[in-house]
Amino acid sequence: MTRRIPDKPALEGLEEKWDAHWETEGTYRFDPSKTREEIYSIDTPPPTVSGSLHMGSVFGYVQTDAHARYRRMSGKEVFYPMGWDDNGLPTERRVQNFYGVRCDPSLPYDPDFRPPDTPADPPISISRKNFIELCHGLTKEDEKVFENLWRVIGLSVDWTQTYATIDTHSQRTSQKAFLNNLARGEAYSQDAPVLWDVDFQTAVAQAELEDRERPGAYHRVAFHGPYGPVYVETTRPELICSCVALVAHPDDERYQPLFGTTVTTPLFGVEVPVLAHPLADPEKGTGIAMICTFGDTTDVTWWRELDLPTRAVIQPDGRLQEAIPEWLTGDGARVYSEIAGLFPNQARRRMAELLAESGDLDGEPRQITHQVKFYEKGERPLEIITSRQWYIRNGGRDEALRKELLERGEELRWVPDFMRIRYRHWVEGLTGDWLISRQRFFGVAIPLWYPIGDDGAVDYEHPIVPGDDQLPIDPSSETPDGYDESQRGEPGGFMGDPDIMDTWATSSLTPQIVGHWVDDPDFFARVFPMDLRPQGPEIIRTWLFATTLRSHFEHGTLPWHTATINGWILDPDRKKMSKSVGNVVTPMPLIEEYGPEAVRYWACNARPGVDTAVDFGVMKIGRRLAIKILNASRFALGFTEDDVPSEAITEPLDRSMLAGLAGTVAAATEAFEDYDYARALELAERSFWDWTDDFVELVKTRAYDGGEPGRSAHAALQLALSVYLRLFAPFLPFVTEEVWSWWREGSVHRATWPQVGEFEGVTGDPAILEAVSAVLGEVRRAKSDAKASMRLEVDLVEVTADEEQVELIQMAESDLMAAARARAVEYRLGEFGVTSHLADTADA
RNA sequence: GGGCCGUUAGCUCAGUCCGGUAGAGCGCUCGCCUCACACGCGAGAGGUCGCUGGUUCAAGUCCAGCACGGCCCACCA
Repeated sequence: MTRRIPDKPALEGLEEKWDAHWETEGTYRFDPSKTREEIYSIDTPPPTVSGSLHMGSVFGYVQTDAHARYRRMSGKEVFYPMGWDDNGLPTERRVQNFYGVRCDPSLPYDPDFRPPDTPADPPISISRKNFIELCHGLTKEDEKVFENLWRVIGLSVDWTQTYATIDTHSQRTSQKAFLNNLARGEAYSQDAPVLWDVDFQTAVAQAELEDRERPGAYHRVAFHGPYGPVYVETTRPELICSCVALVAHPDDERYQPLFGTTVTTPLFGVEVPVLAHPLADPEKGTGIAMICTFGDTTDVTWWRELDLPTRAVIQPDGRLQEAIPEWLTGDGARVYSEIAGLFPNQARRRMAELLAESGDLDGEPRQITHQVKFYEKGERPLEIITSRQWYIRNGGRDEALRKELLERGEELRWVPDFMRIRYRHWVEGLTGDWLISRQRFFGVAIPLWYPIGDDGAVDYEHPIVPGDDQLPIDPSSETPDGYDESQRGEPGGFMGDPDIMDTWATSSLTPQIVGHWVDDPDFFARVFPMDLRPQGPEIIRTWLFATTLRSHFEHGTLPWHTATINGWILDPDRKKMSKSVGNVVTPMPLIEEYGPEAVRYWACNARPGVDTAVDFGVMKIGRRLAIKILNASRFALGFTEDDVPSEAITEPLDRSMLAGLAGTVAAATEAFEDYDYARALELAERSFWDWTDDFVELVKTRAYDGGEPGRSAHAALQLALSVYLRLFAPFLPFVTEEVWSWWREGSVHRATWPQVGEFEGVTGDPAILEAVSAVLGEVRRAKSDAKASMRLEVDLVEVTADEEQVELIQMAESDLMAAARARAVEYRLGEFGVTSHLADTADA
């Protein structure tokens, strides 16, 4: 095709132009008719759309996109869908804050409800259905913002293959997988103590915990024993009313006489046994601890292993129950009335006063800071309450399964490799099964009903299971087969499970969701097990582990062959970015200032898995590279209207350059195969700058002069440019596509990745260019030292070199003389050195 | 308490797998409007490779220990 080269090529506007073009051309459209061997499938992380956009979002996705583009150019049909994680608590919270509303499931649906323009204060209570409608509406808006960012930044996803973790297809997949887990005994429900967030009023899973440092105080409290007071140091005196036993280490000589006896609790006078358990730490506090139901997870362990009674007072809302507990009588009941209905921190202060008054508090409470468990999205410490919840087995209570899952972790290819250790430690440290039920609203419902006996008791052990063709279902509004809606909640009738599933219970199925496991087995077989799971390091314990678990149960395989784990993004001062610190850098302003290619360059410049600071300097370099590509391309393509055949490449210098470039192609390809996009970029970049600085300067005169030697240069420039554009295409998709369009049909992103074979018959000795460049460099130095223009003529260049070097330089002598503006070159044998006799300058 | 990653020029980072004369870019200094590019080109200065030992003819690179930073995990009496 005839070349069309703009006079003043520029980067501005390229992203809009090419995004629109790729969309209409279907450049990244997935062809599902290809076979599994021809397909490269990527299990893209669905971003949390209700979260904010930040540089971390861009960072990992761009790195993955570069790899996807490499695979596509390498001949693979790339399956690269995009999803949105809109399901779950982050969306609920955003909707609550955005509109000023709260969900009250007891309210009826109001079909005419419209949210206020500004957040209502105090919040308006609305029905569950109204609330969910708002969630759907707002996530749609958020998804548009994300899609726009991904398009501007040039992700080569197939926009016809999008999904949302709350959409009907995802719900169906999630419910089907859960029911399969249930049928195989991998999912079960039980009534047991769970970690509970009192603000969100939901159970939370081990993977969602985080420890935070909080101030506390040791209260040294006297229990009354047969041989006098027994002192216990506790940070939670408000739970003395829940005390069921004291416990010390079996080998602790101080407490040996007490084992088997009973003591009475201070103020409440409840008689509790003194027991021995190896988990009790003689070094902590006084070495003897009170067991309450429940103050912490150790209490749960003791309670279970020592078979203790349950005396719980903490309610789901976090307060101590109003009613006097049945095990408290007389004075105990009167004391309890002092703390009934309070929050734990209020009750704690009151108890300290009461204990001090009664003389049971020894000394003043001693202030400490200690680690307290929080829900990672929560604001108040977790409590432990007993409730019925659904679990999926994960090896936390089953050594055989744990071993299988550890083996899956070893089987997986990790990039970088050390990330596998995080998985291993997580699986080794699991202490219980995965709690998947949540007492929330915006999520995938647990697809079960329960029969209610004639006595009104709910039979949780024999859930009513929907048929596959009914999925997805909402058991709170749909009726199971064989029942009538009027029987809901009635004796002899049924009830729907009111809970939803943990968001990870759905997003752990992204391979099954995008692969259409539930509705298109043929499609699924073409993409699964998938090739690549790219993700962040912080969700190895959640998303990566849970996806591995579900695939292990459902398919008996790993869900993917390789997992690439990107690094953390730090702010420009190398601090972790966080909203509370206020140092979050958002991508859009940077993209507008430096251009998308610059931001992509920054992301791809970071090594796989390495924590990386936002660096405007690196972005500037990326922008400079993109501009250089435009200008160098204009030069390389400016000599002829049409392509010059490769046979014209006869000059030794041209063949030398191409030999070096062939080496770069081989090395860059190897780096990409190793998932080291950053190395591939570095190789291409270093080669390209050398090319423009030395080779282009050396052949410039010959290229302008024309003739056979000129045609050799034209053909060599053209071939090299074609290779460079393709080497850079994964990183700088817009500028490479722009230049490609000047002289090539079709998209560079569907062009073939450069092959070493393309250089067959046009390569020479790579040492020629190196030798000539070395001499040219010395002449430039001489001119610089003389503070002269590079245009200054040189009367004579005296080159001292060994015989072999001299021969190499002579192969491109005329190019060297033209580039150096030398009238003559002389050679002598010896240690390499160059003496340049500069022409007299006019004023010197 | 356990673990993982990092510590190389003023800054941001390569180089460590496979030991052999310290690299890039930015910034800085000095030049150059050279017909692809002044959003450019050329040149230069700048580092006892966190610390202490060890192995070796030779250590930024291998081994041991330590310090500092970041992250993950751990039963919060």
